[in-house]
Amino acid sequence: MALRTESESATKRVYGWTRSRILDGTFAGGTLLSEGEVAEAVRVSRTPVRQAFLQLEAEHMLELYPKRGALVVSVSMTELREVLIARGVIEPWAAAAVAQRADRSHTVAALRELIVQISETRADDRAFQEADREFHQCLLAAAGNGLLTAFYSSLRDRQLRGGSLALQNNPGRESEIMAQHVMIVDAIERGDAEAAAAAIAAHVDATALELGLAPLS
Amino acid sequence: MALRTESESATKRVYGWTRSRILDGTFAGGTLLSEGEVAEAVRVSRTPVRQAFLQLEAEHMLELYPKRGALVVSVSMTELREVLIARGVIEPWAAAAVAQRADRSHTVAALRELIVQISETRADDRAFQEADREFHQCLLAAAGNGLLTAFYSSLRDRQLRGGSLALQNNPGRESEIMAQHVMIVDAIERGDAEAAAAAIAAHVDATALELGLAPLS
DNA sequence: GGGATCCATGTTGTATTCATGTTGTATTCA
DNA sequence: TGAATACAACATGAATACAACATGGATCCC
Repeated sequence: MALRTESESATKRVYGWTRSRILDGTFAGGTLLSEGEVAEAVRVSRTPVRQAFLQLEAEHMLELYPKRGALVVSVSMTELREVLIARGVIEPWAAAAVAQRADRSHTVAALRELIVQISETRADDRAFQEADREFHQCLLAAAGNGLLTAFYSSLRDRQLRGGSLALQNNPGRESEIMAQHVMIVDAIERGDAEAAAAAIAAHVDATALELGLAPLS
Repeated sequence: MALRTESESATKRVYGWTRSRILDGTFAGGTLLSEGEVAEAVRVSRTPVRQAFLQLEAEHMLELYPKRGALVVSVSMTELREVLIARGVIEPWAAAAVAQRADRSHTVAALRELIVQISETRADDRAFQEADREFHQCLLAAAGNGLLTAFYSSLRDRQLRGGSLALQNNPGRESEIMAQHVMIVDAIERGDAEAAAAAIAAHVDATALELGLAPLS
């Protein structure tokens, strides 16, 4: 097997392959995967597959049962609620932090650009969610705390997995989101930390409502 | 669902062995480990070692350099500051959340018990930090969000690694911490969410100061 | 003497092999 | 007919083998 795969390691390839399939729902929660099965699909031996599985277990996407297989963990409504609560804790802080930065103009410009991009994806639900996530991720990154940014990213991963079940098609929702995003950015731009925090908290609350969750607090 | 096997797998053994040595400073930041080296020390083959290393990389305790080795990541002062900032975001929320729970009396009792336990470890710095951590972890757990609780635990891991360098011996510090803990629990007990949040925020600020960090906000 | 080169050594990345445990099924016996 | 058991198929866990690559130092050439 002297095929020259100079791009990525087999482990990373399997990791990405499996992870994307879990995130996009191809491997739904409750699916039982086996190493050999995935190894054959990706055309590698079981060794890198096992390594990828262990990483995915560390990210709570898989649960490994000895001699049994790897279970794709399903995100319960309870856990989805925890995601939204955690977002409700972190995002208002991030918005307030950015609003108090003297050099926030660049961030504001980037966020406005992302709002435009989001509006261009109205048609595709999937792309819309992706763009929305990028907006929030940009805000977190601007707040300047790598640990919280990384944690936020994992929260959105969970929301992505758990949200697909609960998502109902609400035609007016996109406009509402856009308006809320504008409010958030406006508050940040004028340096009103409290208003920015309140606006994004309301935004998260609305998302929770949209997902069919009970009010967060 | 599935029964846990009594004997630990070699992978978990290596994971725990390496992790504890990173946390207690035996493997200081900047140390370059090799799989074979650890494999020989724990008397297993390289396979479980590699798997353990991958998990530790996912937790940002190691950085794996292809064909080179595994570097024990050192926690910089910048990162230590991020830890304290993140704590300052999460802990006030947790205190406020617990203060608003109707069934908080059990938690209050547990926290008061932990305060007593902390006072009994004044002599041993190491045990003191452990006990302090348990106090805060208990508070987080009582807030009822597993995701934030797990994230908090990872924050304390980082603080443990980064804090040992910066820790200066301040004889009055223990009493100060105790008093702050009491203030937090008192506020929670009487259901004063705002006071509880403020008290724990001040507590975290004081910790940051103690670690030689610039004021958090 | 200085710089480029070659190779010895060490390390990881992956495959393969062996060992062990679990589950479902078929068979046998009461 | 029903239940207990033997067994085959399949899964993971770990060890070993081997290939690819990076590094450091000795060596060679100028």
